[in-house]
Amino acid sequence: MTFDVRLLDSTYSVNQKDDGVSEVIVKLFGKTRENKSITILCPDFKPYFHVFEPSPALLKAFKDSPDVLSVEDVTLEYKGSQEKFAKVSVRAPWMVPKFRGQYELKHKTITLVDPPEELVEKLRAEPDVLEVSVLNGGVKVSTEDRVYSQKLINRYGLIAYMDEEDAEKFHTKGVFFAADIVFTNRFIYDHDLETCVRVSGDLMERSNEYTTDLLLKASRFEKCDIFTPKLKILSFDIESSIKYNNIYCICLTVINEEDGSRQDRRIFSEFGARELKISAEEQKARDEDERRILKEFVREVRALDPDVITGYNINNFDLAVLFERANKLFGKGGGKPDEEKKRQSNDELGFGRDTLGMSRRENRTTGFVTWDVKGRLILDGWLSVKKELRPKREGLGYVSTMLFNDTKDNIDSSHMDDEWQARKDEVIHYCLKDADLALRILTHPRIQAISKLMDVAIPAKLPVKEVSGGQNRMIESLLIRMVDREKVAVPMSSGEVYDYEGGFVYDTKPGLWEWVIGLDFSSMYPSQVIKHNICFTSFTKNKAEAAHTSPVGAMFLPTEKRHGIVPRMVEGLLTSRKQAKAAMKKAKEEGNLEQADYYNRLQNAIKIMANATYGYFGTKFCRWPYNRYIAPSITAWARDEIKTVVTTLESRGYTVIAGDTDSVFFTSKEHRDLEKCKLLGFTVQQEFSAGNMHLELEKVMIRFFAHAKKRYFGKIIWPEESLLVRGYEPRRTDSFDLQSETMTKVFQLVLDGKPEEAVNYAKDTVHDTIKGKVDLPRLVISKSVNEFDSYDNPGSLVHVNVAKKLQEMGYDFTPGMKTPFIITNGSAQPQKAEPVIEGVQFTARPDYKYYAERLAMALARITEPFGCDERALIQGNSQRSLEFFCDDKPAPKAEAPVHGANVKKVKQTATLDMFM
DNA sequence: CACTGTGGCCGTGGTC
DNA sequence: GACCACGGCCACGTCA
Repeated sequence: MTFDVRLLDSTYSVNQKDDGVSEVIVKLFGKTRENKSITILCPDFKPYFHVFEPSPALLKAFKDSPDVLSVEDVTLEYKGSQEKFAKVSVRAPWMVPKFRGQYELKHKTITLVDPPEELVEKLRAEPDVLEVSVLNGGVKVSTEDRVYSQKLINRYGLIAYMDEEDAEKFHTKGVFFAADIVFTNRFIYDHDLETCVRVSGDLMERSNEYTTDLLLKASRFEKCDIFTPKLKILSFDIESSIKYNNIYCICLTVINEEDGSRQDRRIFSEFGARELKISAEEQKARDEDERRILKEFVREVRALDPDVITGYNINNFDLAVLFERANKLFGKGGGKPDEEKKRQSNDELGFGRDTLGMSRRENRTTGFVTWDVKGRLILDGWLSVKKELRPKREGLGYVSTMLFNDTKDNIDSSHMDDEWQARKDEVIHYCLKDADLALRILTHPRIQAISKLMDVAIPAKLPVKEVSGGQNRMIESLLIRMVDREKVAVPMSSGEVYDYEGGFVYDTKPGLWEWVIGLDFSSMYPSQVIKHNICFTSFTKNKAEAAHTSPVGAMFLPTEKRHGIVPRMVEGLLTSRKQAKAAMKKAKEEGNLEQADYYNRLQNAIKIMANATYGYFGTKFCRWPYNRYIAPSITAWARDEIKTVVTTLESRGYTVIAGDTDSVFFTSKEHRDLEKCKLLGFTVQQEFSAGNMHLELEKVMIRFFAHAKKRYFGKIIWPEESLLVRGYEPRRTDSFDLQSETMTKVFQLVLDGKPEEAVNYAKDTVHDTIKGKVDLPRLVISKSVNEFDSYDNPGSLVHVNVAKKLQEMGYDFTPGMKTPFIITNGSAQPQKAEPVIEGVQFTARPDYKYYAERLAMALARITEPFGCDERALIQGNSQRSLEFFCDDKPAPKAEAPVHGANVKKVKQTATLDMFM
């Protein structure tokens, strides 16, 4: 049988065969073109890794181990040279980290005791040796990395000259390569599988082990074209007692995209609210009932067999509740009950597509928790809506109202025990409603969390679950395939951290400007990679060979000599993006909007990958040991590129107003209408576009205002009329609506050439605020609150105090979620505020003086050039300058003498007390 | 085992 | 009042 499959997830198992030999089986989960769920079993693939020039002792250790299947000699390129490696294949994936722990060479500096003088001379002559230092009898040899240390040890038998302790560090040790690639990914790379694949094999009898419609034993993989199957999405919500932790009910709702059908399940306790003192007998009966609830949940999910599991804030709440209750009521299953283990699982929660339980993983540094069941994607509606829409508030009720004008039922979640006792049916309805809202959020046209993951999986060539785990996996998926094919070694990350310089930001010329031309380089960083052949395979230390020397001193070979893998990969991405864009255009012309939308999302996904390539080379996770040269060279060349444009324009008498990383905004005295600006813009575009660098005229603005770097707004009149705002409060999620709305209005008035009206509007709004003439919702401020103990001084932060208060009131606190509040005393230290809770009347009095001052402070940054500073906004008197627009220099300030360029602005604080 | 980057503004609390 | 550090969020073409 042959099926076209869209891959969703992968895992493996190690089975004992009848003859006692263990068998490794890779399992792929996916959805067929006919929308059937499928499990694909792939036997006969073995884990392996590479070791650089292993010593005879290490080779013997490998060959003698019963866990090693084979050791082969291979030649791979490393830092531009062909080197000898051993390819070691082992019986099971978990043995790879075991061997690493036992045999990995961790040190690179070699200390020799009384080596012969001639040996020292030979070492000094070695090109790979960085330094040889002699200190009281000992000789210290340092090299660039462990590979070169190993080489010296092998060549000169250096272990014989080490003391016992050092010999221990280097004897029977080796430098491991590619020993950290997840086994199932290794399978995918080696078979060059993509996110869609045609698989042939024997269809097997469905077993209880797997929940999918189909079970196939694979024998062959082939390429197939991309398709997007319809998925089954399950959303769930749990209501539980905050006091006693027991579960009252779990509600599920499932939608099958194939036919739009909908199924609901309500699983709930037979008991009423728990009370503080209960008999041992009742406790026992309640526990048994709750075990039933958990089992029923697992059974329902297995039977419904969804591809995606979602809910609102399930990562922090619902899945954690399931896990804790299962651990308590069934005991821990699956492996060691070790609290310290990074990955824990509970076998009773076997609602994945195989029989393994749900597992928990916690990021050590961020504390971020993720959950996993095999074969199904777990997506959190909260995280999706946060990422896609950046709403000012993040509660389920607020988001639902915003997206579909529907909201939560009215149940007081801070008193769930009372609610369960008083109105069980309403609680169950509320629970199901929440599950439904979460499902609608995930699939909302503005969010489309699943579609987006499916889209990025296409250029990344990975199962959908893989791409939700971070962008480095997508980069490595492409890179490792190319590197393997070309027999280049795949090192492991050193984890080294370092700082380097980023983009160039032009010191903005503040004020109001007319006829501003904006240009930017398309794909600046990827283009620099291509332009200068930046890659770990083309890096050189040989000046004579180098064709490109970056401003930070790194050298790269000419493409004729060695066309780097990274530039070829990036070129491939930019080319396929162009193709996707062309396909989008064609589809649009043919009126196929759905297909046009698909290609649009695809080209966007490719763009993200192209940009992420640069980011990958800037992290400590980057495998290739040139990360100290690659990312800094990319940004340095980019700085040069944009600075050249800026200085050239300035040398011609144009006024550059702003610029950031790859963009430049400038104006010219002689170009004061659209046609002239376009002509000039296109001339500049032409002049600075060469080779693969493309400077593009992006916009012409009739008016443009800025007061600082990354703070500007403008009225675009070409190519289409629109309002541009960057950095200011209307863009920020931690500003209050009154502030955002007032500023937007002021922006518009300024851009329409009506600064007097803008100033008057600003003043009126400030005055209304002082008098309290403003709706409460427009004063709500919302800020993210992290884990309390992550703060230096949590008690001094008003938003942290509000979150603590909410937690004390009995509401669930989620680290990272925004907490809404209204300031009731802005002059107290720390400030005082009251939380804003969905469905609860806000009764406290806002500190109107505080809001008026904050408003005036923000507005003054705009109105100041028009003769109205913060004090004037509040007091009502102002003088206006007659000349609003900047020409070559910023508009003179009307009130104060013109500040020199280096004179700091004097902050003026107005007193509001006279108005109170 | 996790896992993209740097530059920058500004409100706030704290110190001198 | 000046100055600093912290914290949150934003700009980088809609992700640089």
